[in-house]
Amino acid sequence: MTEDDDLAALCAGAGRALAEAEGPVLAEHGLSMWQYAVLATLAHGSASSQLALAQEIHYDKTRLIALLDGLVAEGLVTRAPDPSDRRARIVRLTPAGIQRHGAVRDAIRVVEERKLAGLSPEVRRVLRSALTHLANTD
Amino acid sequence: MTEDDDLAALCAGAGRALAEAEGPVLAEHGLSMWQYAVLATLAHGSASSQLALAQEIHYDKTRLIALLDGLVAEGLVTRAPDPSDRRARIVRLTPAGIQRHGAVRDAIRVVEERKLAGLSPEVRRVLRSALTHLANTD
DNA sequence: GGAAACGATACGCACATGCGTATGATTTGT
DNA sequence: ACAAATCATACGCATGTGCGTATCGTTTCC
Repeated sequence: MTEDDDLAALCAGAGRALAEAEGPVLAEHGLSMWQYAVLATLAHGSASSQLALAQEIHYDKTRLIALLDGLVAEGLVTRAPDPSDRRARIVRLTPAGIQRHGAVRDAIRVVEERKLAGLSPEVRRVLRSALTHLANTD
Repeated sequence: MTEDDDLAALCAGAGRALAEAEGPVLAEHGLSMWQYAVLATLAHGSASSQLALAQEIHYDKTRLIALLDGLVAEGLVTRAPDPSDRRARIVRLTPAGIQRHGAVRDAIRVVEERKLAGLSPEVRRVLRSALTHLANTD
């Protein structure tokens, strides 16, 4: 796959390589890829309700419940009733969750740095920008 | 996910967006993503044996059999005994397979072109190059 | 020439995934 | 006030996926 495949194949290849590299790091910190996705999304602060959270990380909403249960059991997040809409629960990182996310994020950055070795800062910037464009274009 | 997520998340997002865009095109041509991956790999000529083919597209080798069965039934590929190793079967594109692959590849390029709209040729080149680097760096 | 490795194939298992559906509590529209 | 929509949650199902394992024919190595 060194050649001019379609972009989807290239993205899949790069994504798989990165996921494989990051997998052991996540495992060391006792998190699954999906659990980390939840922590990262919460840390960023964009999603509040569980439905929004599921959509943001593209995870099945019926399975998010068990995923959150696990994170709650580990004391990384809390599920509090939303005062303005008592149907909804607000999911929030606990201090422990913030700390755990920070540690894992840093460890992941080290791995990424290793994978990116040889690419100039300018290339990295273009890469991120182009990927973001692809992900958000209709 | 417009921000500085980890690269894996960015690749996943871009890959998913591309796959979603390409899905309908593949469906129109009566091919699944995996079937297209087989055709593309064979068209490129890199893999010959079924085991190598499975590894190249990262598909389960025990499921590749049924996948190939479908393609053979449609007359797109053939499974011929390898004269130099009678354990192995050489999988080859038929003329119909070559034609079908070409048609789908062209249709996919149109879709990619639409997704890439707004990115300069230079950016596209850097993107492909960087993704290839990521996919092939250990 | 016999043992070990190998390729294709088959089968089963555990698990993940996506989808539909249901229900209870709550909000919203009229 | 009543109907419809919404959110979290639960359950089940069909399918996809990876993994181990077995068999059969064939090749390789000693």
